[in-house]
Parts: sequence; structure tokens; C-alpha cells
Amino acid sequence: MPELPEVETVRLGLQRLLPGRVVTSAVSDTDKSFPNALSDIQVFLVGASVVTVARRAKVLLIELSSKYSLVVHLKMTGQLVFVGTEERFGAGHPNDSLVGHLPDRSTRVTLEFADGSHLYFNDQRKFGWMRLLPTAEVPMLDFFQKVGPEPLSSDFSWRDLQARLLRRKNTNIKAALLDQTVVAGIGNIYADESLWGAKIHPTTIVRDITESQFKALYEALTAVLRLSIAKGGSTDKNYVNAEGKRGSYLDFASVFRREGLPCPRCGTIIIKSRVAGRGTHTCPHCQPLSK
DNA sequence: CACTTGACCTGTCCGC
DNA sequence: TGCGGACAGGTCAAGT
Repeated sequence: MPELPEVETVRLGLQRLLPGRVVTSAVSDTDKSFPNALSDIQVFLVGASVVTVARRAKVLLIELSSKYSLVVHLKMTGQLVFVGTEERFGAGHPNDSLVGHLPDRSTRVTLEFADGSHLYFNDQRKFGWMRLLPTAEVPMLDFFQKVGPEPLSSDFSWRDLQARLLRRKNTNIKAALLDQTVVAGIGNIYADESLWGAKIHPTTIVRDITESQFKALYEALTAVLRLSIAKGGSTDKNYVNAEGKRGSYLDFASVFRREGLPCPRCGTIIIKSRVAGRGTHTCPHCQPLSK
């Protein structure tokens, strides 16, 4: 569920909250969530300070003064929530908070900082992970070797999107968009939203997509990603930002989780189907089946 | 090699 | 009310 806009929203929050803080302890409840040896954690994490927080694709990179980085993938239900000292014994996060008092039963890793503040890695389904790695080795990870370009980078054009997607020319466009080696950061929400924006049916085979459709898809994709970042991402069930708060993009979504409701463009009822093994939302009028 | 499907997990919801 | 099963969907391994 955390896709590019959600992970970027978490990054923006952590970049505001973490740099300069010194880690004083790190506790993990499962090897699966944080598989590093305790000795490495003691040497390269405890005592180090946070330098900066970066992102590549859906992966967060918390760079440390020890020349190591915490590499974090939230997968489906992961959260990274910072709790400052002023909130420590209060009623938790106010307003649009989705988390109660932390740690809770989904907390997998707890980092404590020198001033008594905490960073909690919560993950209900345990798909996500956090790993401590020398910063110089991060780009060598298999995932980073294979992952595609950032869709919002200034040198990524509609021609680039077209060329990357055509690497999967015999599959359907939704599967191609979800393939992280084609373009980084797109998941189920923004695949559906951008295909609706470009008026392309998700089962359309990539080789059958026209130039003007590729161009429209590029415009729609970059627009929905930017809008979602501006709205703090999408909260469906679990996603929260670094302060434990929801994102509001789904209030602006056109098709995702809107089956049975009218298409914002033409009023036709939106339907849900299954494409590429994923729940898929389309407007039958705006996104006709090709061939 | 290209492509599709299943596994990994747990909480929630739906039908009986 | 309880219970089984379907579903959620990011990524990798296994299967076709």
C-alpha cells in the first residue's frame, strides 16, 4: 500500500524530524523485521546520529554518521512513526491520527534517541523489513540494480516511459506499470488512477498502446503522483506518515476503491475486476476494452 | 527468456 | 455468535 507518494511523505516527515538525533538503543521483536546481528546493531547503529533521510523507489534510506544506513521497505502495512518527548506520556497523536499509544502489538522495532524520543517501525503483516547496511553497499543491492527510473525525476520523459514499458510489450499495461524494473514506485492505487486518467483499459497489451496514449499516460501518472504527495499520500487501512497521521489522496481518487460510484468524468458506474492478480478499478465508458 | 501465479503474513469482513 | 474462507497487494521465488 505504501507506494511512491506514501513513502515520499514519510521521508519528508522523517527528514524534518530525525537529522542530528543520536540513537541510544534499538530493540527488535523478530529477526524477520530486522535481521541484522545484534553485534552489528550495537556497533553501527547505537551511538550513531542520523545524517539525512532519502528515498529510492518505495525504499527509505536513513543515512547514519557511522557510514551505515537503515534501509527500510514498508511493503503493505509498514509504518515508521516518530514520537517526540512532548507526546511521550500524552494521549498520543491528535486529530487525524491512526495510531494509538506506541509501542503497540504491531511494533516490530523500536529506536530510542538521546533526548528520549522514539522511532517505531510498526508492521501488522510482517512483510516489511529494516536492514542495517554500509551506505556504500546500498546501490549494490539486487533491488537497486534492477529498479527502474524515478517517474518524477526531471529527466524522465514520456518517451522514456514508452521505451521502458515496451520492455514488457507482450503483457498487459497494468502488470507493466506494477513492474518495478520498468518504472519505480508505482503500485495498485496509482496504476489504476493513471490508467483512468489516460483512458486506457488495464488489460490493454502494451504493444497495442498508441503514441498519444503513452503521452497521456505519462501526464496522468506524473499528475496523480504529484497530487498524492501534496495530499500526504493515500490512507486506505494502515498507512500513516511519520507523525502517525493519515493521507487524504483517496478523497480525490477517481476510481480506486470507488466501485459502484459514478465516474467523475462521465458518470458511468465504476466497476471492479481482477487484472494482473490485483483488484482493479475502471470506468467502462472512459476505458473501453480494445480489440 | 517472457510472463504468470503463489507464498509470505495478519486483520477484517462476509456468508452460513 | 462463531467459524471458515476470501480478500487486501509489494516483492520475490517458483512454475508454465
